[in-house]
Amino acid sequence: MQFQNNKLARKLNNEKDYSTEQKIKEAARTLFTQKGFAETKTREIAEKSGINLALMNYYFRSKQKLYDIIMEENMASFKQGISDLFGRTDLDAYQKIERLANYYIDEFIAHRDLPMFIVSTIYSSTEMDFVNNEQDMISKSRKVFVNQIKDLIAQKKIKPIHPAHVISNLIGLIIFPFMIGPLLKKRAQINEKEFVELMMERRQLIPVWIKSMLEK
Amino acid sequence: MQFQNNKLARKLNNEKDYSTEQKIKEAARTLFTQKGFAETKTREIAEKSGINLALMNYYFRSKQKLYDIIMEENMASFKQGISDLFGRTDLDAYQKIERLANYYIDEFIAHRDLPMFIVSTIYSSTEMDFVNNEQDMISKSRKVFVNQIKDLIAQKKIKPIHPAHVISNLIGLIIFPFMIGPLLKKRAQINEKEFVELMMERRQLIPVWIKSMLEK
DNA sequence: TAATGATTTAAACAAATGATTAAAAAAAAT
DNA sequence: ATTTTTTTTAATCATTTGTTTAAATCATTA
Repeated sequence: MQFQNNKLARKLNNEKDYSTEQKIKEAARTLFTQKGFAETKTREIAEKSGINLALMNYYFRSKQKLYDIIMEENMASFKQGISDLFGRTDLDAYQKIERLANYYIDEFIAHRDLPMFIVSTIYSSTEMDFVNNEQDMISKSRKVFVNQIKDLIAQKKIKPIHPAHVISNLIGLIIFPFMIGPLLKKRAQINEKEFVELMMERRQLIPVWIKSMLEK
Repeated sequence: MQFQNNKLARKLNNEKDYSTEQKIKEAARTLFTQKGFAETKTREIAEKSGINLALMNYYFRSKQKLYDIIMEENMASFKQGISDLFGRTDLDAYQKIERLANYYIDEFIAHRDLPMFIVSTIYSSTEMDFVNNEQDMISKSRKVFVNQIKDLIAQKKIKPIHPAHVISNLIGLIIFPFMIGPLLKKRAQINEKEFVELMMERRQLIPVWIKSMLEK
């Protein structure tokens, strides 16, 4: 890839690199997350990013490679967030829940189609990287959190409950409203501004809800 | 469609009508719900239902029409369920929550890919029939339920809360675990049997959780 | 300025895919 | 038994779509 020299040069010269490469990726990210892999056509990506069809392949070799890169980036930030937080030992379970709600609700307000993308990726992952890998970071940090829950149960501070319920409920309460956003807007007559306000409200509410679910 | 006479005859003769038409629809339903419209190929449907490619078009005119029919059926049962229940005036809000959890968890255990299908349909619906239609059944019955919530708030029996939260939480708690089923199974080392047990547990738990979220 | 390398384009190719056709086989009706 | 209708098939068509090629333009450097 000879062009990298040039790219590197630009980077070093600190030019704002809103390059063609970036434009393609941005357009592709939007389309892929909105419509999935198969439904997104290469010509669509080209049109949306205002470039020629062949350029996409010049930069990314193929549609599949482009998709992989984007998905990898999307997932990386998502995974990192959870992993970093859940793995910490200086925070108790409630503090983690609180931070998780805050972090991801902000994240999802900013990137509105991430939720659907993440969930459908998880859903359709059979042998996928995201779910595999026994000894990866996220598995380890997950265990730290689960043990904190188990401890609370052992200390009779909360009701006995399968940790899978806690995690399902927590992630579900955070992510699900974004997935039925269109429905809320039409059905419940909520406009964009109100929707964001409701989501901001949830940053506070979710920890409280989880708490009242867990405690006796 | 001349074959309808024949079909009708069979129906009247009470023959079990596991016809080609049905086989195509079943195969298509599975594929469409699992992989979406674009990713499902007509030849795949044909192969899975053990019929010739041309038959699909003979019965359903086009892939799109077949998809529409299946989606319509999927949605109809989903909508009907909510509509019937929420609209009732002889049940209070809590009773409705209880029945909703029971009804749909059973439904989703039986049809495992319905949740993802429903949610992605809602998500990608802009001008869609599902969300449109001001004076339809589901809108009316939704209002009955929302008013019951508002009444409880007015009577100070529950904390003030936006009804959209209640509905998001309720539907989310029911439907979301099915969407991250694959994740739970791999991550939390839960096998199929345990997964179903957990979901059955939720039939009881969700109403309790909602209650403890709402009450002061 | 000339030359070299990077970027972009228009055009074309090949495979995949949705749909159709014409004819054969099976079933039903006469 | 014969005819008609329904069902099924193999082959083919036409379009879409991912990818490649070869050439043109632009930028950088010697």
